[in-house]
Amino acid sequence: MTDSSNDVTPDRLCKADALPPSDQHAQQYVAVRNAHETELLEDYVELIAHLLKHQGEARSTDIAARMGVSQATVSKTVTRLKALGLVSSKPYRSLFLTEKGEAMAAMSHQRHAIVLQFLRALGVSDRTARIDAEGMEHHVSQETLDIMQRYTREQERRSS
Amino acid sequence: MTDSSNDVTPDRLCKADALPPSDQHAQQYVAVRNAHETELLEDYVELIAHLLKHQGEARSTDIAARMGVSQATVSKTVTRLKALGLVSSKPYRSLFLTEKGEAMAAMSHQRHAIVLQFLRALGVSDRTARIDAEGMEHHVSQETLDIMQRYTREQERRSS
DNA sequence: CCTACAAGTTAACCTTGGCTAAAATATTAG
DNA sequence: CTAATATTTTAGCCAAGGTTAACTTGTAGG
Ligand SMILES: [Mn+2]
Ligand SMILES: [Mn+2]
Ligand SMILES: [Mn+2]
Ligand SMILES: [Mn+2]
Repeated sequence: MTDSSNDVTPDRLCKADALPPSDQHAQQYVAVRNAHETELLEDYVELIAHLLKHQGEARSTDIAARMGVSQATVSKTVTRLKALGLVSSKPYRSLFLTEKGEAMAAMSHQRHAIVLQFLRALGVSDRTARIDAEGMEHHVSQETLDIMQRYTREQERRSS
Repeated sequence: MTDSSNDVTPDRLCKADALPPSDQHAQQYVAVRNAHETELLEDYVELIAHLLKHQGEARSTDIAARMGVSQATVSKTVTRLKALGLVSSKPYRSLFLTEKGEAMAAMSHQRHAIVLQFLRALGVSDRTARIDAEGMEHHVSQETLDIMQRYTREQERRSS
């Protein structure tokens, strides 16, 4: 027997804490695990694109310094990027992006920029915004990106 | 020998696109890698706390279903949680949180809730907000959390 | 009390993404 | 041109997190 007449408050208290149904909940974690799979690849191609554009070439040693990892780690990851058709290079030479790599870099960079600018527009300090954006960017859906972009533009309009 | 920190490029053109100095940039990635180390642990203890509170007990099989992984995976991760002093249990029995586990669960849950409510306040749909929050939560600094919370409260005040 | 079935564990395997140390290659100085 | 130095690659190691298959343990029905 369910008494629906006096569970108004309990329902509201519970509602906020309730988890979605099991299968929907599981899909949340699946989405996160999927994001983790491409996260590092995105950061690499984004960085390589930046180095190509601003330094003229993308060297492993620069990537290692920027990413805060050893050169051996870069070498191994680059092997994977090449296997995935995102990067091309000759042994012991600097790196280039394939068409596919450039496309991923462009997407990643744009998304990264939207998140970073949104955080700054919200009032987060530059340093913190950069740190948070570096991680958050890989978990922001298109729907949320659109809303962030609208907010940022609105904010910029107001302060001009 | 290439100077990685060369600033030959004109300031005006570069400014919006410029990366932070190499060591600061590296620290961004270090922060993300650190977050990744605790991410799964946080999700587990948060889920266990929820099950204990709302179901009375936390069974491996429920966790597996909610997380979308196999029971074997849960078993192995729980072994790690126990080794870290976050969870306690007897073989073949259901799970409990240690003091330390409860503390982590409380922090994680609060942070998760702040991010989720913020996304909803921004106008993101419930379904998307839940997915994004599941990943974003682990990469949001205290500074940003505070700002998100303020924004959400302001939004709630307006629409009441 | 036994027996089926549900739940939990273990073993063997895989990929990712880190590391250090050593080897190979490229570049630069003399 | 050669020797020193810088860069890149390779080999061998490790932990995290996932899988399937097989085994162990717990529990509920007849
Ligand atoms: Mn990025
Ligand atoms: Mn990133
Ligand atoms: Mn969470
Ligand atoms: Mn999460």
